[in-house]
Amino acid sequence: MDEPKLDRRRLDVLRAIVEDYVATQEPVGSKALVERHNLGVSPATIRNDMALLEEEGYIHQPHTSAGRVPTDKGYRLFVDRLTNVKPLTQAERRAIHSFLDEAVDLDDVVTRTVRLLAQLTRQVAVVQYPSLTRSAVRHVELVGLAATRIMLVLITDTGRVEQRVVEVGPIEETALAELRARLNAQIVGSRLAEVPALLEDFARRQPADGQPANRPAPSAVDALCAVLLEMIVEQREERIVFGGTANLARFGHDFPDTIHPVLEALEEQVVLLKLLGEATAPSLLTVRIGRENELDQLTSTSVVTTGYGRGEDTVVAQLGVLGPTRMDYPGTMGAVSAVARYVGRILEQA
Amino acid sequence: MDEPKLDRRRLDVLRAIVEDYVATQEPVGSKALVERHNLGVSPATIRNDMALLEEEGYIHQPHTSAGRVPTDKGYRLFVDRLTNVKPLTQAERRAIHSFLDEAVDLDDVVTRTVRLLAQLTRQVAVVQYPSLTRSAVRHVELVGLAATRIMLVLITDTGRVEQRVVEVGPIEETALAELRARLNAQIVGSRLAEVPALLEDFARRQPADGQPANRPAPSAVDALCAVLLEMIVEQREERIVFGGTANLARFGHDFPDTIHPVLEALEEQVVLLKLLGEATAPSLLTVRIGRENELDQLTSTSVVTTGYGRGEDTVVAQLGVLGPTRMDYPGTMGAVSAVARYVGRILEQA
DNA sequence: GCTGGCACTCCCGTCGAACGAGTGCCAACC
DNA sequence: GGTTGGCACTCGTTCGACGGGAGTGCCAGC
Repeated sequence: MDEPKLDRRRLDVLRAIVEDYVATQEPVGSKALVERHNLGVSPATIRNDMALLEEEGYIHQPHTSAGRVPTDKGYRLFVDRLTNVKPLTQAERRAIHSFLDEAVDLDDVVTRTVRLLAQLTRQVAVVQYPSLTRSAVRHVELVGLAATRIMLVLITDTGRVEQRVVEVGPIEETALAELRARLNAQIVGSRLAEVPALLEDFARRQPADGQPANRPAPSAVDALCAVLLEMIVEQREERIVFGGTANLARFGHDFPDTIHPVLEALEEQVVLLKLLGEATAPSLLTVRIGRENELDQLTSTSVVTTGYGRGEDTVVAQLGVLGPTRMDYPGTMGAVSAVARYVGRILEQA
Repeated sequence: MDEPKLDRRRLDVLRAIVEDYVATQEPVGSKALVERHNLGVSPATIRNDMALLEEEGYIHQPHTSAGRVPTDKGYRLFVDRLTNVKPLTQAERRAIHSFLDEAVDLDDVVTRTVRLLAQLTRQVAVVQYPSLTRSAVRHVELVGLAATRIMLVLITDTGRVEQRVVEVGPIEETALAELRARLNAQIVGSRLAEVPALLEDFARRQPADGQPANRPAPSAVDALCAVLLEMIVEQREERIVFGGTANLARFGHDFPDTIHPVLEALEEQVVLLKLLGEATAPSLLTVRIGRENELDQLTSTSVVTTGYGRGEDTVVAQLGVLGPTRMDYPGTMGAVSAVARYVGRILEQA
């Protein structure tokens, strides 16, 4: 499991290299290392260690006679074994609380979370809306807009609201009320994933009993169910928003080549989805470093994500940040995880 | 009114300079001009004209022995007098229609519009959500979530849906229905700007008549009205979304200095609001060039905006694009105006 | 196994020369 | 008077040479 060749001091050297490189953005040499960290040995010794670290693929030399730069593998080891998530300062904590507490609805929570994350980490923030499929139905509302048109509003327990206008045959207000009541009785409280089955059931049982005056036409019910289904299925493609792109411009002057593809990638929902990846509990951070990302456009960036949800256990969506591989991992990880936890608590209250 | 010193040929020269510079992004010299446009005179003549144009402030020479570059004033003249909005190609038109026709709800319309504009103009697109204040109430829905909690949903005729959860005293389902009906009767169809007055009226008339069993408590009504008011007032700060930032990266390699402030500006709602400025009819384009923008961060960009709304006359919001001053004005203006018109038509149908 | 010394590599900034695009001006031309 | 060709001039850009400096690898000694 362990690479036996890396004894304690060598790991310290790697950690020091990562820290210095992240701080200065410049290749770090042996002399600078011993000056800034008290490693208790001479530069020459460090050089030997560095040669070994390079041989093992943890660091890399842009050219002879330059300092060393961590490789993706080096960052990986750093993240896995050489550091811990850095807890936020009291001030940062307070900032999160006061900023998110002011949110008035789900949209607002998401928007604020993006801004908060971007500001806290000084990187690009990515937040997924609570997934429709993973949440449950809180209420379905039918609103008669005109004689033959009704608006269908779906409200989930995460506060998400989706609406759609449906053209149906003529329908009485009383029939509408009756339908609303029955529909809600059938599906409220269910997870969205279960709704399709329930709806089918609902539509099937429909024409069975007779009391025609007070009842909507079967065709209308069918139309409604169809649209409701469509909403759930179509919206399964989740909405994701991002912000803080200005922070991209702070990174290296190795510019257009690296920033352009990233911006392009961010604008594609599909890419964002892949970026956030599979669900993980709020306490579990996923860190994907450089080429660990499947997307070519993002091979020089790292992505730190985690799940969030109502409380600690039910995960409804993901959030995280994206930055250059040379990012402050401990700080970023601390911020992401703290924000995720607090957003979860906010959702719980709502 | 006219600058008499600028005869026909000089204007042609200016137009040619703008066109070439936009195409090549490089200062354009006299020789290149006569080669690419058949002006019928020699380079020497053009040089004289250019000297004059420079004297008048329409063009500018980065340094002796470089070609000329249009100034903001030059672009202004170009936009005002030397060009017409370029109509879209048939293919572009079709693209707009098919892309926007697929939108399922307001969110979708806006998102799609942003992407469409960004793609069409290859610049940054900015779209404002239909303003709440300028639209009218289509329906208010009250949904009982629990014994003491109701969800208030406001639906406007532009398809916008806002919802908020309100904590009220215990309230019966029948009382809720009664309140819903009365509230809708009072405010449906009114413009949002008028709603505050109507609500005050509504709340005042409230306790007057008695039929207590079936009626919600006055305190509950007050709470509801307060929240409704808040929604309207708070949401008066309009939502604006943008996209296509990747296109920023295509512009000059005079980079970080120019792209960073722009990205920063875009992330501030306040700035975006200023950017879109006051309402204009869909047929009227606003073009703000370089320093004509009030914002320091945007003095090297141009902004092309227009209003859009249900049909041609009622403007509900603005949309437009932002790019470098060296943009293809005729093409951009054509795209912006075509998209605005079509979005208006979509809203009309919805 | 650590250390100091030393030769070596290679990046980077500076300098100067050659180059070339583009100009402004002027005298000549129509 | 407007237009033109010619010409000297300016100035940014490119290229190669050069020196300084940071950093390394290696080796001999402790």
